Order: sequence, then C-alpha cells, then structure tokens
Amino acid sequence: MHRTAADLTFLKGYNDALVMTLARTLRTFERTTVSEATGLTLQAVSKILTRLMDEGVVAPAGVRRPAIGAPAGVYELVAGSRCALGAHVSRRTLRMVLTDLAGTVLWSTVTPLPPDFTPGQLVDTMAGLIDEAGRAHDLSGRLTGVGIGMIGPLDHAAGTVRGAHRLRHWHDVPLVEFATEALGLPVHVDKDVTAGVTAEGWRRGAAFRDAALIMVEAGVGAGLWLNGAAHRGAHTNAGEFGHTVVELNGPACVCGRRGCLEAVHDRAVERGDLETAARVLAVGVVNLLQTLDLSHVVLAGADLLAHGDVYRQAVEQALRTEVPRADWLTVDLSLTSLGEDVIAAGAAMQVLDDRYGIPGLAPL
Amino acid sequence: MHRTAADLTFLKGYNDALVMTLARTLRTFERTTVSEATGLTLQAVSKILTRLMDEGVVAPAGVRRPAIGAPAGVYELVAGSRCALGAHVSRRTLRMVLTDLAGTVLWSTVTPLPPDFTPGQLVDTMAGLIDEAGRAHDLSGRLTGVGIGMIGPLDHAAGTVRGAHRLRHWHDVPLVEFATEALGLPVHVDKDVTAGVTAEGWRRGAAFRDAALIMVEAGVGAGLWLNGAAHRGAHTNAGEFGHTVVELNGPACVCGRRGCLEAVHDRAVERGDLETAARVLAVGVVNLLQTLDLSHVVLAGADLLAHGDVYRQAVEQALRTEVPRADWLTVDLSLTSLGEDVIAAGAAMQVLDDRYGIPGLAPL
DNA sequence: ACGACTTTAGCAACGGCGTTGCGCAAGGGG
DNA sequence: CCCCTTGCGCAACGCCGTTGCTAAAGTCGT
Repeated sequence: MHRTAADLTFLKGYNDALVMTLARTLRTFERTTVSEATGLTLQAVSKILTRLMDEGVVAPAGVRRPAIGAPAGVYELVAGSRCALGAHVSRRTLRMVLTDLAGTVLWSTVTPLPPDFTPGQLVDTMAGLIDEAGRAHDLSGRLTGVGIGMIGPLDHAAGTVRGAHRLRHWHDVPLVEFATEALGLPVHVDKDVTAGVTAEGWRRGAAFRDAALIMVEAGVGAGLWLNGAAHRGAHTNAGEFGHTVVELNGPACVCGRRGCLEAVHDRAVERGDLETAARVLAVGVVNLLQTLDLSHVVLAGADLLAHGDVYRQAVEQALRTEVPRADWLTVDLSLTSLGEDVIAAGAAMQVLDDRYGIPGLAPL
Repeated sequence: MHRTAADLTFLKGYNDALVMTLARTLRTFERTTVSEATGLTLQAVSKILTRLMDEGVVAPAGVRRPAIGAPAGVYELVAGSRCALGAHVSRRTLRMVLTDLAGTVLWSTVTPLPPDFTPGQLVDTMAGLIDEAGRAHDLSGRLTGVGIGMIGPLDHAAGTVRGAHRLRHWHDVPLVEFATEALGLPVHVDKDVTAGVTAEGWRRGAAFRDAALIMVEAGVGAGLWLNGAAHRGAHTNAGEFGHTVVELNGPACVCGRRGCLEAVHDRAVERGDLETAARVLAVGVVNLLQTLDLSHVVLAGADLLAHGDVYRQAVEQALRTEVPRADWLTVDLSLTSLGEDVIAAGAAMQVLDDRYGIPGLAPL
C-alpha cells in the first residue's frame, strides 16, 4: 500500500521545506519575509521556525531595528548543522566531496579506481574516503547520507545499476541496497548528469526552474531540471543528449546511429578543431532550447572546462545568431561554479534535497 | 502576496482530485479500491466520496456482493455532470469541441476563419459556436469553461498571445482577459501542441507520465508531458521540435537556421517522398527519446494522420533499429485516438484539469 | 513628558483535515 | 444458532494553519 494521498504530515513537511528553501536562498531573513513569500500567517511562520530551530537547522541571527515599529528578529540557516557526502564514479576515478546544507563544498578528493573495478571495490574505496573525510571534519550526528552519481544506465527508483557502459562487473547491481548496508548510511544513486544539475538547482534557488547542465567528459550528456525538479524520464535514461542526431547520414557513432552530436563533436576534437566541436555542441544546445524552452544552461565537464571560454563563446554566439530569438526568450548561460566537483557535489545535494528539500507526492 | 504554501484547503482539494482521477480512470470503483490506491483510510474515503457526491460528480452504481462479508458499495464517475468547450485556432479555421468529465468528445465542428482574422472576430466566431453547442447539448450549470489551443508564441501564465506566426493582428493580445469578458466563462489559453498532449494525458491516466504528442500540421511540433504534467518551459515556448537541427548545413529553414527537422521533412514531402519525410521525423522522435526518455509517443496532426501508417511504421522501425534499445527501454507508440479533434479536445480538458485535476502548488 | 501610531510577537481558541476506536448490519460457515 | 469476515458510519482525537486578542518596543507629533 503505497501512499499517494496528502495528509497533515505532508503539509507540515512541505511548509517546513519551503522555509528551509528560503533560508538557503536568502542567507538571512525575517518572519515577515517568509510570510510574504509563502502566504503563510506570521503565526504559522513562528510555529514553523520553532520546529526548525528545535532541529537546529535554523538559528536567530540578531535583530533589525526599523525606523519605526518594534525590532524584528532576524534568522539564518545553520549551514553547518547538516552535511552530506557525494561521490562521482567515472570509469577510472572516484571523486568524493563533502557539502553542507547550503551546498558549499567543504572537502574534496579524487582517487583512482582499479581497472574494471567491482561494486565491492568501489564501496571499499568509498568507505576509506569517508573515514578520511571524518578525520578532516567532524561528521558526528551531522551526516545525512551519501549520494552517488555515476554513468548509466541505471534505475533510480530501484536503486540499481542496469549496466554501466564498458564496466564488466556492473550488470543489475543493487547498488543502493549494497552500499547502504556496507556504509551504514542512507545512499542515493543517480545518473551523473542528473546529479550535476541538482547541484546547480540546489544552489541557485527558485529562479532556476527549467535548466540543463551540459556535460562534456568522456562523452556528451545533459542533466535536465524541469519545472523545478530533476527530470529522469520513464526509465532513468533521460539526458542521452550526445546521442541525438545532428547530421543525417553523418559519421557512425558507437551507439549505432549515424551523425550523433557526440560522434561529430568528438571527431572535430580529434582533428584538433575545437572551434567546430564547440559549434556543434552549440547547435545541440539550441536544439535543446527549442524543444524544452529552458531559462538556464550550465556548461560543465572536464573536457569542456579545459576550454571553457571557447565553448561558452560558441554557445553564446549560437544563442544570438542561430535563431531569431525574441527579446523575451532569455537564456542565462554560464560555466558551472563548482568546476569538476559538480557531479559529486550534486550527488551530495540530492541526499540533502531528499531530506530538506521541497517534497513531492508519489504518483497514483 | 502570492500563495505558495500548502494548507488544509490544498490538502482537501488534492485528495478529492486523487479520487476523481481514479474515478475517471477506472470507470467503476469501490471504497476499498480508493483506499488501497491512495493510502487513505476508509473513513477518509467515505468523507471524500460524500463531498464528491454532494457536488454531483460521483454517484453510487450498485453494490457488489462478495462471497463472504457485507455487500460493498460501487461508485462511478458521472461523466456528464460537467463539460468543457475547447477551441483549436489555426491560421484559417476554428475547430470547437465539447467534452465531458471523462474526456469523451460529445460534439465537434469546424468553421473557416476570415483571412488575417482579429481577436474580436475570433471571439465572435467562438461565441456563435458556443450557442450552437448549447442548442445541441444542455450546458446549463454544467459548463466549466472554454479552453483555447493556438499557435504560439504566447504567454500561458499571463494569458496573452505574444505574436502568432503570420497573423497580423496578434501581437501582445491579452486573449484570456478579452475572451473571459466577452464569453462570460473561464478561459484558458495554451499552445496547440501542449493542449493536444493534455488530451492524451487526461484520457490515459497514471501510466502516461512522460510522453510527447508529435504533431505534423502546417509545421512540426511536439507537445510534452513530463512527470505527469504538461511541460511548457520557461516562456511557454517548449515544443519547437520542428526547429531542431538534424542536418548540419542542411537546407535553410524559415526560422533562420539550417537543416531544421521541419525544413528537411517538408522538402521531402514537396518532392513526394513521403517515406523519407517519415524517416526524418522518426530520427527526430528518437532524438526526443534520447534526451527525455519518454514512455509514450503519440502521433497526431492532419498532415501526419493523412498518412498515419507510413509515419507510424517509420517511427516503429526507427525505435527498433536506430539505437540498440535495451529491453527495459520500452516505448508505447500510437496514433492519437481523437483524430483531428485532439488539440481542441485537449484545450477543453485543460479547463477540466484545472478544476478537477490533481492540483500543484505555486513555486516560490 | 506623553499619547498616538506602527510593527513585532506570542498566547489561546477555532475550524477543518485525516485518523482511530468502536458499534452495528449483512451475509456465509460450522 | 453462534461465529467470523467484511462493509460502513458515528464520535472523539491529534495536528495543521488561522483568527482574535493582548503586550511590548520603538518613533513621532504635540
């Protein structure tokens, strides 16, 4: 019996999360701020703040003395009161970061993984790094869980890896179950690009409603953030942006199609023609904008960031010239502010989002 | 002061809508069915059913006498208790339909619109057709409102048409405001393709969570249904699927880019090469699946339905061969069951969905 | 110096939601 | 005939945000 109906505990959790989101976005705020932004009564805000302060995630931060009227209590998020670990698993390395409630990266490290590593080897390596993080920072009672962002395909709902590309020991691995037991912490698993876009969504707040994180790093992918939440698709397989055809009868791609964005892009890179590569990516980005009408595009990935300006300028120019884009059709383009930590940081923030983010209701 | 917080009226409305959705999907149901599907107590279901029966949208439909135990009350949706009108505005014609709560089309008609028609002419024509519908069916006290699906670009939230392509009198027209006043009914405006996919979503129920309605009719577009709701994008401009590039340096498109899906497709149609046209569309559909991971694809639009089998087979074949699609990556492909009424019917269902569908909460 | 006014804040009572406990009715079996 | 299962509603309950009211803190005009 799966619960899909809303009840009072949902109501409470939802409004609590609303205030938490404001706290995260505004850094300091007053009761009136919350009331105006949410429509809640000041009384309700008081009750909610009491709850959050009991949990220790929000604290008073002085008073503001207005020109007229009584002094107002100022509050702030206690960013350090909770934290989460995030892992970025690629084919050869494991990157781990520690982030706090505000989405700030507190600690970060990279280790090589053995060739063709097994699930057991991965979890062992993770356990070692978690110990290391514990020596660098006091995690006791603050650690919310561990998030893992990795190459797909996988099944987010079931928490299993369906079969990571070019990794032999990764077919139908119940990674969440396995890692939860081994690490003794709540574990989340998601596609790398989806984790990445979550990092941006968690940090940027409400204006970041429809966005994509374009990632170029051993392949081309896109993490999608639609209607204020990660979009994973029907089988957790959304974001295979690199395998969309941009050139009918173009060069053959590893995926079996011809003229995939990734194939055309990579070929240009191999030729050393970075300009063309960037221009091809830009065409794909505009394609994405045409179908999804995004407000934000974030560029990321080691191979892209290595030539960040080239890619950024190519996309910028495409936005200006590829389509007569009306003045109201604005797009915010940027390079990720988290550098190569995005995926791992986003995986960590997924854990925080699950616990402190605005909850959804299960579908029927 | 915009309300974004959840309160008890939201809670009530949400659970009511949950039961309504089940009623629509299942046709007949019992209290136990609802309880199991939603997680609500039987007591709560009783209270909700009482409310819905007072409104007249649900009614008892006999009793089921089980082999053991007391007889159980059976209920059903009273589909005819509410209805809505939907309009499909294209450049030359106005199609209007009347649908009931179940999404069944009760009445349908098409009229030509004057060349370069004005907002006033459109609303006048609509008013005439609404009278006609009123003579064919008794709408008194049952009519929920009027939905309008039309060519963009427009602003769904503001209810204004930004400037319909190739229509002179349609720049920054506050259509919702204008039509609401003229017709004396609640009015919704949305892009044609988005209205279309809503029709499918409303009729198909819960399994239809991530889907696209591919439409070929004086252009190529896609209505997107993501995570169980219409996806409009940041500026109500999502779905410009026809203007995604599938052939770098391909033929020039009216939009200014080169090698747009629509340009390549239309050129093939002009040559009489329908097979190629369909194959190009199929490439685009697979592109969409790669980026969004949809579970359902519905084909629609007059130009497509005229050769429905050709297009359907082309897409089917592309699904099988274009990508090594794993067995778990299933896609349900179909032609729309509503024929050329989809857009208008969907516009009507958007009105019903707004009133009787599962509500969302306003973002922060 | 003092009352008028504005703003903040908390206590207490309230209405409404789903939940729980319990009693009652309807229908097979033993 | 009693017992059991199943369906169903009344009544009390807990908890949510809301409303009404009072008090406190401070500015400003007189």
